[in-house]
Amino acid sequence: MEGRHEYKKGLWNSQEDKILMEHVKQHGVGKWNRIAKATGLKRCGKSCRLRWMNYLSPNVKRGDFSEEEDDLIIRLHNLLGNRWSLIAGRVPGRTDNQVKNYWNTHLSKKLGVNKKEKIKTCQHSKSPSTKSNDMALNIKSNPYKEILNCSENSETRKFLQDNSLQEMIIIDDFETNFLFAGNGIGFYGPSSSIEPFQDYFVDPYPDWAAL
DNA sequence: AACTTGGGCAACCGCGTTCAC
DNA sequence: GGTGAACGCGGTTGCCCAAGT
Repeated sequence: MEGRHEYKKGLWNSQEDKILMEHVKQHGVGKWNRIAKATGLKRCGKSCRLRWMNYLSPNVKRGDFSEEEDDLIIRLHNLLGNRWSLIAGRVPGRTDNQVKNYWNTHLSKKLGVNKKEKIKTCQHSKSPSTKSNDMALNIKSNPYKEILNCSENSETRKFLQDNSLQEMIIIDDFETNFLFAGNGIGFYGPSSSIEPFQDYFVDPYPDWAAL
């Protein structure tokens, strides 16, 4: 239990960074709660994970956001709302925290977005049966599992494929195009050319009980 | 020069989900 | 299947620093 320890809070110093980096180098990422015990570092697991993910990881890109990144974030935010991890997953080298901060401090101002405006989020993330009039995506022989999130014109869903849980994003109004993104696969283009995903079809009247 | 204000961003917190036993 | 631990996410806080007064 983390509560039994006296963990340090606040900014990390270079010595702490060095200890954490050395530990990750030797043991890999994960098991964050064991790091304090193993290294003597007075940081809780959550803090270690955050520091690694947002700053120390070699995958993290530092420096200013480019025009291309701006454009990509704006478009993805328009479609996904405040799903920062999903957005960040499509902006190479950027973390969810970076994207979120950048949005809140730069892009929202640039676009004149009122910070208090809440992104409309789906109320049925656990109750698909309440969504009978909505378009639903059925996957042949790959049962739909659950809706994780939806905003006005997009949804994130889980489904089973080859016995493993996959996640996909479905966006139906990306400037008249269709975006489909799942683990390891992705497609963006006119709705009329979705050949790569012929195994997926949209069912406007799903039988939720059977899913 | 001293103080105040506000922007930027790293880090924390709370909570929901997933995992392991 | 139940439970506690671990993980991951989004919202929020608070520190640092530059600009303004």
